[in-house]
Amino acid sequence: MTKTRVDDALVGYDPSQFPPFAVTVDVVILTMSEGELNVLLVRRGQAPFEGEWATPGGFKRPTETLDEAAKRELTEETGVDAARLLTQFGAYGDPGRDPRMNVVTVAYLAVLREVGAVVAGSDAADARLVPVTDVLNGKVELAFDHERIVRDAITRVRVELEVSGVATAFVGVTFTLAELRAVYEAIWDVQLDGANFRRSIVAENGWVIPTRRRARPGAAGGKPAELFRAGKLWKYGGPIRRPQLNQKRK
Amino acid sequence: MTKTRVDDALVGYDPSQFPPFAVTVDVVILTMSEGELNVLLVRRGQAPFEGEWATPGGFKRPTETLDEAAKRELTEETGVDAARLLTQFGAYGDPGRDPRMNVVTVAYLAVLREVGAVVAGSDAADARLVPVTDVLNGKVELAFDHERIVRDAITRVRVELEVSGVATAFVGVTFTLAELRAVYEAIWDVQLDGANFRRSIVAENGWVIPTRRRARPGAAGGKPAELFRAGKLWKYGGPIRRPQLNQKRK
DNA sequence: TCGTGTTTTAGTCATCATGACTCTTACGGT
DNA sequence: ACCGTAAGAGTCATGATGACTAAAACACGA
Repeated sequence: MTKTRVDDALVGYDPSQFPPFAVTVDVVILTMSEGELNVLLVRRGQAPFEGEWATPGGFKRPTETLDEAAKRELTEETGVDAARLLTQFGAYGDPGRDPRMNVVTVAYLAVLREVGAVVAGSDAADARLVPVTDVLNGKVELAFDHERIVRDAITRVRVELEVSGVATAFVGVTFTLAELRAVYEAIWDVQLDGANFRRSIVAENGWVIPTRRRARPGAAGGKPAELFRAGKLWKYGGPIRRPQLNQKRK
Repeated sequence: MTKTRVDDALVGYDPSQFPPFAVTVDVVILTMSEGELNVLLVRRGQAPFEGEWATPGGFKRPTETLDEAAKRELTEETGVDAARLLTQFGAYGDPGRDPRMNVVTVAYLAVLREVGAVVAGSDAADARLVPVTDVLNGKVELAFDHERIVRDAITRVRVELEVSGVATAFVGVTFTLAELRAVYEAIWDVQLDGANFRRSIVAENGWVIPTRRRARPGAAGGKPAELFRAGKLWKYGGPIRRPQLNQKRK
């Protein structure tokens, strides 16, 4: 039995008497490109961390919500006004994470079908898509604590893929099951059997909607794949589960 | 193909030129009591929202991380220095959520085995455990946007129960499987078959460790239940899955 | 035009997890 | 001693899944 003592001193303080923080939002923009999971990064044009890569972000305005700030940043950075998935996944406030002052940032995950050509503005030295593997293995170093933020974003999207079935957010308006399967394989870093994948996906009624059309086969030939379009998103429990680690690889 | 424009203007601003926010942490402390899921609330002793119930919380200090702030608040409020689960689950920064100034709060979920007697301090008018159902159905109204925060915490613990198997954090050092099952049933609001529950739990090797001892049956009699103690926590995939909605109830 | 290789898609089979259920064991209470 | 109750072992049917085979439908080169 633990005695509980309520430290009331902290309940009624005047907030204006407390040390101020700057509050920012950072958006980890993920997209598929050439079969790989990529993250959109900008190269900083100013100190601190000048010349280093960072996730796009900016300051929250007092008149907007955190979600609105993230949505605004996403639009400003990419021109896209609505991602299929824009989810808050963490807040970061370690002392010294910004050398200038106390900054707490709220991180969002955005999933885009296609980012297209990335152009750098006047203040950012550069902007481009970077394979997430390059970030995870340290090949590309990020400013501030953005590597940790990106790492957490990957973890989040892996879970999100299973519980909400957000995979269709990565592909085009119409897509083949092979394209969709590539999303799962890239994000989960697994190999999925095409036949079993189709069985699971089609079994979930309403998640993908068959169109009458078929895709043209690639240069290697093959039977033309059926084209689908995205149906409803899941609230809980996606169409397929993440394979456990004990499965064999052929 | 979407043209991407990087709005560089936001990359290099001086943080000190931006409107200051107060940053707080709020801790949603959950515990089982009398077969119900309860949340620890304090009654505010000062304006705004004087006399209303709120989750315990306080201001983040510039010298500590967000996690440390949450841990400190938890200790100050309950005297417990380490919960089995202390997880950040959301940040809240809607304009006007605190009428005094701009406040962004980072919310944490804490799970305790036993809170014990709750005593109110000098500044808080009261402090007590409230069944979460009373919060969810609006029977108990909360200050600020704390109802939303508590609601999100419930959602989080429901998921956490499945993916990390955190159920043992709610029970004592040793426990019967009936007690553990009651945790799942209360949080998921489902009925689980005792025999099947045991089969699933024991099948996961190392999650619960049998002691040699047995519990005394309750007043109603019955076979004495085996006593277990908690084994390792899961990183991904708990011992049992949340039942789907299409299952039959008898 | 005719194979050959490739990809999609249908189908089979064994295995395993799970819900529903029955029955035995071991206690408290009368 | 008897009955009610709860724990826990065991059975059965079902459904999901991994592994695999085979047919269908295309591109391409010979």
